[in-house]
Amino acid sequence: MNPNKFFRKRLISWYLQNKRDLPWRNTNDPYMIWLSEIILQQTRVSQGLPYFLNFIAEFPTVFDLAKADETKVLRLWQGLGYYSRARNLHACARAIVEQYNGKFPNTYDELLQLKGVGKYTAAAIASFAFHEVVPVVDGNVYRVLSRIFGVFDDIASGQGQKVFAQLAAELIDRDDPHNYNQAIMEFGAIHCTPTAPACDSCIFSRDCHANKHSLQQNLPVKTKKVKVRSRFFHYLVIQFREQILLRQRQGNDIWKGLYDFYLIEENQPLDMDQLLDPKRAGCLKDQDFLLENTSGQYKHVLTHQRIFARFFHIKLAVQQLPDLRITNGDFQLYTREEINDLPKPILIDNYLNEHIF
DNA sequence: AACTCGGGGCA
DNA sequence: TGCCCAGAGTT
Repeated sequence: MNPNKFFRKRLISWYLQNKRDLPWRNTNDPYMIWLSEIILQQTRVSQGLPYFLNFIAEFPTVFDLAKADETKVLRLWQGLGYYSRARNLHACARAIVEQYNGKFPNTYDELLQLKGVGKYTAAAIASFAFHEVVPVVDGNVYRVLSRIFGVFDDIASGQGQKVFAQLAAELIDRDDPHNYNQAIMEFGAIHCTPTAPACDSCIFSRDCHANKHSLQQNLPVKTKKVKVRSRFFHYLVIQFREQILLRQRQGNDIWKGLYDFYLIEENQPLDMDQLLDPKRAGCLKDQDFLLENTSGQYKHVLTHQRIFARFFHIKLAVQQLPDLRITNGDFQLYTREEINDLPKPILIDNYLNEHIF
């Protein structure tokens, strides 16, 4: 048996005996498969699974998802991160309904045209739902292939990605692309894991280049280093009677589409006196207000940012909501019940739960 | 090619 | 802490 055939047969055999029972594996419905793949991008199964179940319960078909408001979709996505996935998911559902009559296209090339569907996801849907022979290449595949076959090309470079794509195309089982693709990802997810691969009980222990040379921790090779920047957020939590001012975030920044409070950002932490400076929220000085509470400093860590946030809970002691000038038309007053239904960054949700509700 | 987009879990 | 997770879109 040639090595490639040995590899794929051994891998599929392992998969059929060890695979987890996951809901998107018990269906051929491209809608369910697509939904699971979008959710699982850069997300562990354990984190994405409850979201998948909630989405399926709320939107059993692509028509239900297409009919929903984007705000509701984002609210259901809250806490999962990378919110453009949710916006693209919703836009894609509407495109499927309007341009494809509610039926997903059934080829890799067509799937690739959909919003939020890149090479990996197109290959996943095409192979899982339609058994097209296209290899998936995700983080698991990079790790498994680099270790077993001793591939030292940088997965962060375009050239390296081509090398892995080529190898994956040679290895895929042309008679069973579905199970092969599932198998190699499952193997990477639960056996050939990043920090502590189970090499002692591995079906490839005798053949694996990394195991033979103790290079598990060096593979895959990835040079790209993330630059983390620090940001200092000062949130004015402005309350008028029983309502609080919020706005929906826009533009090219984190949390687009989600709701937060009036934000003053600077490159250093400020106290309340500095926030009341004319060049910041000086107009508040003209109002009757009570600084109800100043929160401690929250440290919110993202992949590429460290956010240091402090919340200043301000109660307006006036009869009518004044023109604060800091609040343009984007801001509105919301009740506690309304706020509960709005999509919010976890940072905001945590603060609300700890200090307001 | 480089950059940006979340949040959680793990050693 | 640093790294990774069923990646994709933009510049």
